Amino acid sequence: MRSTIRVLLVDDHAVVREGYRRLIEKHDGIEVVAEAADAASAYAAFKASNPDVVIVDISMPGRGGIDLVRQIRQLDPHARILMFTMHADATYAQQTFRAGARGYITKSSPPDVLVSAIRTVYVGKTALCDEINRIIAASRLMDDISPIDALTPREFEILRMILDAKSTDEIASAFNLSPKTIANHHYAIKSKLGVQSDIELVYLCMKQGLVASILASASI
Amino acid sequence: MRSTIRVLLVDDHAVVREGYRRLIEKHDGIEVVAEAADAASAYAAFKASNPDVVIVDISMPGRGGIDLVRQIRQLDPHARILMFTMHADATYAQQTFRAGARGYITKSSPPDVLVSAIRTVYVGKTALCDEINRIIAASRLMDDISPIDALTPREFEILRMILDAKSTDEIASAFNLSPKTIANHHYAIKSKLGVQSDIELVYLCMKQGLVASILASASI
DNA sequence: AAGATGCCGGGCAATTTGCCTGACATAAAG
DNA sequence: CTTTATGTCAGGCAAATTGCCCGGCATCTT
Repeated sequence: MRSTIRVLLVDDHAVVREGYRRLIEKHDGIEVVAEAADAASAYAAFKASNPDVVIVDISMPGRGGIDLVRQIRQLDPHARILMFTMHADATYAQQTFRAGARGYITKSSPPDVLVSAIRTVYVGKTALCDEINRIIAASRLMDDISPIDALTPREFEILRMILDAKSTDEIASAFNLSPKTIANHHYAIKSKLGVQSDIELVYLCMKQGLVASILASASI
Repeated sequence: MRSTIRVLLVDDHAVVREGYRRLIEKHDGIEVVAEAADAASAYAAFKASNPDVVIVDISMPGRGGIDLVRQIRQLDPHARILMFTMHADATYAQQTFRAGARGYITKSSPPDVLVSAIRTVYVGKTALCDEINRIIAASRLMDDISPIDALTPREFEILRMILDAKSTDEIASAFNLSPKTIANHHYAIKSKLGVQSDIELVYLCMKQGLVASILASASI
């Protein structure tokens, strides 16, 4: 008799969590044992319920999903985490894996893909959906190595908040860090990407396809 | 005996549609009669099933959800359409209502809000969630015409150079002016447009169609 | 003639940037 | 098991920029 895969769901939209749950519970052998709407409570829920697989959305208020992955992996290096997101983007996928996730599935994938990805991640293998496979392959062909890939995970998270037009202080309190640290990261990001101003930074990230999604979700 | 409210769901993510459906079907008197993943099939589904209320997500591939609203209203001026989206943005909401929708609810709202919004729209009233109410109230303070029109010609020229990622000194020597003057203009521009940072400035001008050329060169 | 408005820039305090430094932790390499 | 490299955090400090004040011109309007 096979044991049940115990899943923790992390997404800030209650409706979407309902969707995950419904899909997952249609299948035998997988069970949702906890839900969380933000990084902090997700971390607590992980410690409390110790799930086999964690499903995380990237776009969350405060510290994003990628940072949550790092946090959880720091607590438990064997945690199996599956990123489930709307961003069909090679850069996001790369950052996700660098942070320690084991899978990356877009929300536009057929529902069954999520379920099989859970099983894949559960047995310790990596899960990628077709869409991302194609995009990664395409960017490999074009030898399109973006300097953004040189950013560390922390820098990437901070870059996202910068592009979201957050102030240094807002970012600092979101991460519980000194504003000076954020300013230093900001400087490091601009250096690594070889830009002089924030405006150039925006354009670069736009060309890299990073801002398109942020623009859509930013309340400007 | 009250008749059942027949609903059409439009969202490109299958998982999210499942979420809507689950939520809605928990309640008596509302029934999901059709689903669609894109604007074209949503239009067909509307004609085929003639629902009482249509629930639409803004973010869809191809023509977005707002255009779908316009299309459906053109076919049936009495169609009751409820926008359900992740964008907490006054501009989006405004465009939605201008297109003929009767409600605008963000996905971060509590699940029950969606259900009661369906009933509200069904009886012909308008439905807005708290989040949007707050944002609209805030944006009413500045209001109306494109704030860029309030710029003086000089300010506009300087704005264009700023958006071209020129430095203060570059602009100054291009115009044979003191860098301080440019800095002062820069400040006046940001004040008039009501933005805090250069990044917000870029986004605002992008929305106003000022940065179109840069967008076009970006392969997004 | 008298405002109103646009353009130009100085002044100055407050903040931010650029670039350095070192501390600490972990990971990789020897 | 040291050594080295890398990532994260943050202080320091000079230089630059920003935010907001001001006044001086030139128009244009009434």
